[in-house]
Amino acid sequence: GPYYQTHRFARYAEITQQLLDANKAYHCYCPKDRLETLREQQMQQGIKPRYDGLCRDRQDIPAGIKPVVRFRNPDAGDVSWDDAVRGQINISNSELDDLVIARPDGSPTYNFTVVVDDVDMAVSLVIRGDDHINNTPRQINIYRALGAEFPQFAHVPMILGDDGARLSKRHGAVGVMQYRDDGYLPEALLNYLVRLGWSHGDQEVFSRAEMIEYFDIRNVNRKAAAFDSNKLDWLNQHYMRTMPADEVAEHLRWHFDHQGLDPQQGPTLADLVTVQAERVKTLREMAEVSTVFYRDFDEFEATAAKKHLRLVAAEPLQAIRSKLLALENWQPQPLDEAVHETAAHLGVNMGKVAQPLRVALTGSSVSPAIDKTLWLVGKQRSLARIDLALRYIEQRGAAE
RNA sequence: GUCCCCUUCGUCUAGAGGCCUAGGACACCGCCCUUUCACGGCGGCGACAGGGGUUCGAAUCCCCUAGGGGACGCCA
Repeated sequence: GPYYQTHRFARYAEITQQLLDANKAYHCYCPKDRLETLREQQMQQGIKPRYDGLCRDRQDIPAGIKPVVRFRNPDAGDVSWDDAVRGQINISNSELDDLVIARPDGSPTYNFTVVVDDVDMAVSLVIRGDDHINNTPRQINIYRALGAEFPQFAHVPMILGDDGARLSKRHGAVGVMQYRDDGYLPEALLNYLVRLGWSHGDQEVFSRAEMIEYFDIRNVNRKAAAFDSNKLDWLNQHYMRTMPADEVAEHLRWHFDHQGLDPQQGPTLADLVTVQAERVKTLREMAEVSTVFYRDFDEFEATAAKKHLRLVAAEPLQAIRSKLLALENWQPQPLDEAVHETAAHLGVNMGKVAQPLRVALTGSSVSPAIDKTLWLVGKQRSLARIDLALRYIEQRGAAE
């Protein structure tokens, strides 16, 4: 593979001819407008619209009309199969009609091609959406006409959107790659999807090996399930936190590239992951909130600066600056001690030191724990940014 | 209109006649931890669609009703 149906037209034509020769299919010359009127009449009479078989045993051949080929569906009896998720399903042939298998130009139709393909390729299990349940008896009749065994069928329920509305490839559903773009790990999406309509007791988190070991199509639920992006977020964060950081970092790298961020201009992505994973829901978000570690920011956030970069903050900032300047080992542990010692030395609580420092380092009042923030910003950049903040405080003081 | 299918907390689900005063997870709310934001811990809110049967006993079996979805193409 991949196999293209458009490349197999000769094969479909061959089978169509075979059915024609065996009188299991026939040419139909009914014009479309006749079929439409027929449908309307039947609807009005309160019966299910279906082709009435006018051309079934037609002897005359109308001139100038290119016919379609219809499959001669059995008139009597039931079609039944043991669906792997639905169980026993029976449908009466009286509900079915003679479906078109080839158009006037010879091109085959869906319900016919899938059967030919699956027979040729010895497909043993067909898993598809339950909107195909009604197609199944028609297809089974074709398998039989072809003298082939039909495969096991499994009709899985549709997936609904967050809003409960149907999700499908034809109604604006997102492609899988959208989830990569949005910052979801493959592990999270897979885990989320496997639990939709299926469960293994109370277990929520599954490794791929566990999915393979435990999953059984026969345990899939029959009810359509709504896609819950909150739960996907939760799983995504779970995997960002529990997978090896360098593995997560590789996925994060894609987002850095995508957002035009240079990973070389700051801490290693693995280090970044270890501190940011528990703070964000997606990799995209992680890249977004981490720009401050890779590139300088333009200005302090107004409310944060107003609250924390005041005159009283000058002394703590100067104190922590000299402490940091002398610090050799730029690691979270000693950094944490440095901040604590500074606060203790000044006789103020942690917040008086940490908050101005946080704003100085990131321009914002929200960031990882102060030791981690210092660690990620790095020594040179930290000192420079503290200087910037001190100058800002000075200017502001002068203005007032 | 006709036929087919579905129905447990807001959402994903456990449940295959007594283990159910219906369990778990996400979300939500509260408290604790933390002078940022998160994470974490503890607790709370919250469902068997309705009605009839069957049974000593029903979320589990049967019937009816209601609601929802799908199909009825010379689309896939």
